[in-house]
Amino acid sequence: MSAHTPPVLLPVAGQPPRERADAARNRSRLLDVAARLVAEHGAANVTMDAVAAGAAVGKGTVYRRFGDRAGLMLALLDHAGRAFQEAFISGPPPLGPGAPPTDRLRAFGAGLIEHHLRYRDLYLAAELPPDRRYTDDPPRALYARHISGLLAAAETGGDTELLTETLLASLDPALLAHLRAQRGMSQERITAGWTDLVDRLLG
Amino acid sequence: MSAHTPPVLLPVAGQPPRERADAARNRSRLLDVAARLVAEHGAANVTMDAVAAGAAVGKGTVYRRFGDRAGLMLALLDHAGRAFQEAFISGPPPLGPGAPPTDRLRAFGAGLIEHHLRYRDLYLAAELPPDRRYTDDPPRALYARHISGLLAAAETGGDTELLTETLLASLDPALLAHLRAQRGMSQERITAGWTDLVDRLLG
DNA sequence: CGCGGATACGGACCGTAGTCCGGTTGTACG
DNA sequence: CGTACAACCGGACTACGGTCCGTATCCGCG
Repeated sequence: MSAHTPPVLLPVAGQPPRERADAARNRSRLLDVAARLVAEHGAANVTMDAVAAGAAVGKGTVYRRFGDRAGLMLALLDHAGRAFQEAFISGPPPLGPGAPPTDRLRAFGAGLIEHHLRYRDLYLAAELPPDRRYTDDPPRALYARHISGLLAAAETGGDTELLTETLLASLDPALLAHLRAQRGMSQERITAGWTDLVDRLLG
Repeated sequence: MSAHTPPVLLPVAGQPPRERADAARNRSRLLDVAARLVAEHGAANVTMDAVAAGAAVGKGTVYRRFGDRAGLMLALLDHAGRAFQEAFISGPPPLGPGAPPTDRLRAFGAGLIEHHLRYRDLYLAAELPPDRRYTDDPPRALYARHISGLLAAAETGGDTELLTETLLASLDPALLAHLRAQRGMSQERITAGWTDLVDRLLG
């Protein structure tokens, strides 16, 4: 060993070495183009080739940055999602901390219904294959922890983990889109249903 | 008009004219082959080409008979599903008629959990795209009517239609598969969760 | 039995998601 | 400034689902 150890050659595991400049440029170009194409043609009609071509970039680059089609759509949703996430983590009550857990849960569901319905076409296009749907979706994991925490705080009995999954399932984007579009239920009605559900389960 | 009207040239609408012999033969050949391939390689690894080739039939024939990949898988599930359907429609209580609605609902959920878990790989392979998932699945519609009827009979208040969807969502094959495989929950635990859910909602 | 039209057949064809790899470029370091 | 190597790039390629349409087959009727 020499007196001064050389700078990290194997970068600190877990701290990815920082994105190269060209890569970062391409990422944002791709996101811009994808957003534009989604706005123009609807999320369902946007192909990966079109995004690549629109950003004057090879297909491989799109996949290296975003993994797959769902990953790209999820990245598009990431920005919109952050606002909501901050709201229920650290925003004002009743969504944020400060209100009783039951009130927070009611507000959380209402907010997520709103969010999922607002971006429904993106969510439908972003849907992962069934075996990855519940594992490869960071926001979903966050929602689950949040609900789980509220349930624990509410000191309701029962299988908290399972109850969390059930509640989350009733806020699923595809289900909400169906209730709204095929069944013709208004967002108000759906939200009222959520409130009623929470009341019955925790009241 | 002559004395005796000629036989139906435009066949009675709604009564499809009966399947041609060769078509019927191909259907059953295709189902046999598909079942064998699923057993051998798992539903996820069965391609439509392989099924067609295995039945010594053109690809077009597969699609004409079953519409799409999901349709083929659903057809495979049809047989297994019928037993369960008859059981809750006209079988012995508590699953069938005769028991109080709440008991029937508990039994129905337990049965559907069992069924969905038993054939989970087929259900995952049979999953429809999000916009068709809740409309193009006859068994699901039947389940919904059944739950809805039980809720009505139980004279629980609230939005029955919405409550039905929520309950059905918690029995979704993909969700159950996740709870079982990724989360490691036993079928007993999941079933207990369903019972608890029903108790909280209707108790 | 023979005819005619509805029904079914097959497999070439298309579009899209996702993979692969030889060549290029950015960046840290001396 | 030069070098070396990891990271990145592009686009040809593969696999698969689904469509199309000219041809062959079945079957009711005379």
